[in-house]
Amino acid sequence: MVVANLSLKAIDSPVVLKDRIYNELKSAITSMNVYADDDEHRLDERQLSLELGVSRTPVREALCRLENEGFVHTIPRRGAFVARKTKKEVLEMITVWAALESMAARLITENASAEEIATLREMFSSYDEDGAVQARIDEYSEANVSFHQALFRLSRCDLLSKTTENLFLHMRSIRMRTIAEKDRASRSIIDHMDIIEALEARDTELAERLVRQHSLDLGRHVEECVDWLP
Amino acid sequence: MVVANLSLKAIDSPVVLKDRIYNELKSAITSMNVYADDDEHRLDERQLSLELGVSRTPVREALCRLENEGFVHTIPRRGAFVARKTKKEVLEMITVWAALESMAARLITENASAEEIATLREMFSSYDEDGAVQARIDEYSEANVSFHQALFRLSRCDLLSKTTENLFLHMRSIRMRTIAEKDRASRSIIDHMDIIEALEARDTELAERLVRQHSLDLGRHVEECVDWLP
DNA sequence: ATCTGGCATTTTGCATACCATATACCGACT
DNA sequence: AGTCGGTATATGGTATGCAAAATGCCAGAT
Repeated sequence: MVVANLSLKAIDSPVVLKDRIYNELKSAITSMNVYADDDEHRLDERQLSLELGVSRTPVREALCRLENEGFVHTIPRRGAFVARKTKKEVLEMITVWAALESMAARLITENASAEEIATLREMFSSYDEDGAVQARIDEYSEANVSFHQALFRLSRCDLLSKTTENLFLHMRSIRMRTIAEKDRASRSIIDHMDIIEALEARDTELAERLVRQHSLDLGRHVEECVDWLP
Repeated sequence: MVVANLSLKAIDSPVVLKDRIYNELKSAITSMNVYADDDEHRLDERQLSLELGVSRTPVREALCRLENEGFVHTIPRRGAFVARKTKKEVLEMITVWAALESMAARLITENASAEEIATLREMFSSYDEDGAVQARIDEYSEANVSFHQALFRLSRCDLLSKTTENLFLHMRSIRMRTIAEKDRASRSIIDHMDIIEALEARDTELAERLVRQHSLDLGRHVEECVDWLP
């Protein structure tokens, strides 16, 4: 008798309640327009537990995680609120982003295969003709996000990706209030193409600088143009 | 009648139990030698709550936070363990560190005052004479940590500091197992002086490169010399 | 009319009780 | 003797109960 060697992958993800609640709340918070109105959004433990049909305990644990990640702000004995970033905090997030993504670019020039880098170019292949970006600005916005996520993925540094993941989500909330700016979008795609070319040329220093500058430009734009953040 | 204008600072830190437990556990974990022996250290909720004289609830919330920060690893229905980093994870931490600290160096060249940069130099003033570093290696190790923390402080970017804070603590655990290596220490102080000179000269690109290289050198050293991590 | 002090209500923080599941032990069977 | 299955126990996940604290309201005083 031989033992059947069914290369199975171990399943140790008995998805527990608190994790599902965490995911549920996180997607709810990140998809809501946090900065739409001026009054802060309270997260009532009991109300949430009633709506979700569970007790307060797993809700509290989910809120605890969300607080650590900066999506929720809790005041002892006062309750939990959806966190609102100040302008300073947003600018700092962009600074950290610039640091992490420029490092990702370095790593790509050193480690990624030509095929992997080529996938970056493909992401924008449908925007070749003039005006395509402006015409499909919403769709381009998605491609834009995918591009940045791909940079981290190709860096093959999980911690870089993981550290940036929440920054992405925070920035998404900010973006929701920012009107799609067509001139910035066309500038953006030029930057992206320059970045891809630097990566293809394996020019580490140039790729790093371009990526950093692309982020810092966003920071400067926020600094100058966003006046609706405290 | 005039209202007494006693410039009081608001006290909104009703330090709650879970926070104190969190701090207690965190310092306990970061000060223990996690990698001393091979068996994993279990954190029994009930035992901890008994030792601390509290119930399980706040202990669980503290463990939840520590898990988010990577100090604790919990398996559903199995319990919590002190997290042990793999070699890959340590190298990735160093990579992220390099990214963040090199950005801090950039910011210092752009924003810090000459006086602030001078404080960096003072930190090493007592190690001027030859052999001082080797003679007082433990003391120098402290100065070393202070130097890196100071870089983040002078960057005036709170998020950079905050993001790095836990990386510091994780690396401390790693350092505990690493024997103080005298030759690396003397190399280290040379690097530090070069970094300070670049900051003083406001040479953004050089400062950034030196800081990054200093970290990546540590990474390469870990890659080559540390064989006791999975 | 405004301010102050106390009471009521609401809501969090902590404790405890209960339930589900994973592990371990032990006996029976092959 | 080794393996399989069942049961017991331990432990984490969830629910609930209780008390302290904070807010809001109302009455009374100035």
